[in-house]
Amino acid sequence: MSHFTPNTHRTFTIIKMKRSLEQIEYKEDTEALAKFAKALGHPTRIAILKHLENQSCCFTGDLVDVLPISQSTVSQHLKELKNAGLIQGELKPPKIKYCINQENWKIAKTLFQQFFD
Amino acid sequence: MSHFTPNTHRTFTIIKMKRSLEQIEYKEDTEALAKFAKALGHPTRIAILKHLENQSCCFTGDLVDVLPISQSTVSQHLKELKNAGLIQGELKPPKIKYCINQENWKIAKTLFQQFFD
DNA sequence: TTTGTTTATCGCCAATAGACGATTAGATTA
DNA sequence: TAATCTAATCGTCTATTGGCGATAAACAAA
Repeated sequence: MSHFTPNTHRTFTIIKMKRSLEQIEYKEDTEALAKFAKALGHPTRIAILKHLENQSCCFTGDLVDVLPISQSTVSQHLKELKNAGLIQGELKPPKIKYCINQENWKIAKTLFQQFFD
Repeated sequence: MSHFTPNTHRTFTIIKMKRSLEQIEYKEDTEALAKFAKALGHPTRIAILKHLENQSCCFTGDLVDVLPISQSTVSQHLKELKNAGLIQGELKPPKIKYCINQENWKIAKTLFQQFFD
């Protein structure tokens, strides 16, 4: 798969984290919540998502302008958010428009709500 | 400070993450949310907090019995949750009773709620 | 075809995270 | 005092994270 094919319609799947030689297993909801939380566990990624919430969508370049880090680092954070299923990319050559993945956003929201009662 | 003095009345403070040689700065709420999320970003820690929510409180040993990992690893995860301000320990010699830190729990809950709209 | 624009990937590095067994250290009890 | 119980810390190891500059790749336009 080319790096220029940003999984526009990728669906969210739970891939258990590697933690030890013998896999340690937890309930699916626990894994899912931890995965979302991990993706949110960096200020840059929070900032990206807040920006996407405001603008509804934006290009990578916009984020690079706003954030105090390099283009390659922004790209890495976008990749992590994409892998976690929280955002999705839409090809608008030569740019890529990133948006919140509403479907998974709802799932994450629900998981956090349930978790905090 | 002894390892047996588990910061029973420790209050939650934001300590910015080290990320680069030149510090990268974000808004305080962004940092705080990322810090909470990072603490939640591991299934073991989610499991611990869920257990504490059910039992309201419990001893380290109870968690060691329930979780598929060693005592030392459990202790490390407890330390991280304590540093993030999500739990607190109460001395019940020779045991330590851990509970949710309700004050900071509310703060975290609010931050996540606001974040998800 | 070549050039320009945009963004992902690569390679590198330092720091952090996560696991474990072994040890240490409070506190209680014998 | 000595033995016991509990839980934190230490030391070690491997894997992951997060940063950067440089490069490569996709596409548009000249």
